[in-house]
Amino acid sequence: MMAIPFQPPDRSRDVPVWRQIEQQVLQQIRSGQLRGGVRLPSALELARQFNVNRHTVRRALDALEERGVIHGDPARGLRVREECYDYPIGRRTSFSRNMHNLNVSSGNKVLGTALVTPPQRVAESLALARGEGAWWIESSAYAEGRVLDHGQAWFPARRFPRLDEVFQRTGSVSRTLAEFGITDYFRSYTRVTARLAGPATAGVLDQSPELPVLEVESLNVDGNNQPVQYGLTCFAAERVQLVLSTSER
Amino acid sequence: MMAIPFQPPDRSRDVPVWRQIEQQVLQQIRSGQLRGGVRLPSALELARQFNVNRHTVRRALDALEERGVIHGDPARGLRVREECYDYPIGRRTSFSRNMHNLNVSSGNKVLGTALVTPPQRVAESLALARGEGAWWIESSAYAEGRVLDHGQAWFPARRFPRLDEVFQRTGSVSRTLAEFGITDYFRSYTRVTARLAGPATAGVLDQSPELPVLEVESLNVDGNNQPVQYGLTCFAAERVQLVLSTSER
DNA sequence: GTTTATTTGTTCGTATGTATC
DNA sequence: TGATACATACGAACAAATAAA
Repeated sequence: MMAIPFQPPDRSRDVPVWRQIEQQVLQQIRSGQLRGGVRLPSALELARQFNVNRHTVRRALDALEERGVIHGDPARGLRVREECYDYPIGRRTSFSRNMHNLNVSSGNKVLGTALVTPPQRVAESLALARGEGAWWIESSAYAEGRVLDHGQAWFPARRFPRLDEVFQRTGSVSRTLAEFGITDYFRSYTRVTARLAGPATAGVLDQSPELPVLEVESLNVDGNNQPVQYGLTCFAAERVQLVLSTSER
Repeated sequence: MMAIPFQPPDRSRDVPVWRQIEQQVLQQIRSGQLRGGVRLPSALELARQFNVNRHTVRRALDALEERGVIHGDPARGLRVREECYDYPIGRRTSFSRNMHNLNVSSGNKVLGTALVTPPQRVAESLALARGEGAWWIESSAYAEGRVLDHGQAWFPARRFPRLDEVFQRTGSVSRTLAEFGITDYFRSYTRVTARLAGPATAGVLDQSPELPVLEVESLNVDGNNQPVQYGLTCFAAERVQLVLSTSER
């Protein structure tokens, strides 16, 4: 645990000691000195650093927890809460558009592509004939250096020849489909479940396998209601929050 | 009974053999190879396929039964439990309407009511003045004998006098609001996150604290866009799947 | 598997300064 | 002036949960 340069509160000031502590810790978090997920020193240790009673530091921590900035579990310590990215899901959900709206440094990395015969459930959703092929794209998305999701997507191979190359070049679903003449597409259905990450997903998402992920199954269709993409995306639940927009259509 | 391609567990790995078996069976179920209601091979047959002792297989099956994935009756064999309930979320989400659509034996149990000063986040969402009171209702919903969710809801107390009694009598949000003259209400926003259940939620949901829950934060407003209900609902992730309807409005 | 130590979160009690009636 | 209420800060102790030895 690196020492954090906290300053002893000024007791002559009018503002209460616990508020000064709250401000200092918040400052460290907001300035990026304390990043999301990082463990704070124990309440007792903080009390020593600030040279106050444990209760006084507790009061500050309570205020921060109330504001949703930190989170404490008995015996597990205090952690800075991962700031959640709001990930809107609506009729025209698009990751690159979402990330662009967030106005942060974001990216999309293609982990692999292949021409496969998809699992039954995928084939049904894409309305593929039995044994018909599909492009399979595995990717992960980043924002500010942190992995947000691990996605798999299937596209009908017959309709989109050499889609893998296009996707490698463009790095986005919307731009890829645009090159095939699909300027707009819509979300047909979205299913959300939660499960434990497990070793495989945890490795990609850089999180504990014992922590949950949000698994989103989705189907995008073109203007003629023809399925163009089946997606299965796992979001790191600590870092992403799904926001369902019901106004959009 | 079709033969299922189970692989013998890897004894050199760090993860226990029974967990590997649990994972393989779960994988088959999740991937759709084993659908809801299908009968599993007998424990003895599974032991032969995995080349392990019958007790090892039983340990894995016990774990799966604990998670509610499979269900065993003496002398009737093991069956894969019916898949998750689809819980639609849209502009006019209503639990009782959802459950009615499922056409199953369902219910809503009021666990407690109180007049409280809500947490900051709730107060802001409900547009309450500082220190203004709200009715707090804690409830849980059932279907076919299984707990599906654990919900908390807050209602502005000033606007809804003695709402607790009405809710106790009607047992539903929509019917309660109807008695106050609100015949229709809309979903303002919905946020979905996942977290581990923890001991408290696990107790109500009758699931393991180490398994995830889907936490849905929602705000309902009336026709004049005035907030009428703030909700925080935890769904047992193994038993419920959220379906986001984007067409409705 | 058991025990020990650590950490959070809670409930008492005490004292002090400040604003208000 | 006196009485009262309130917010702040400190002290001691305990329960529950977890991590480490």
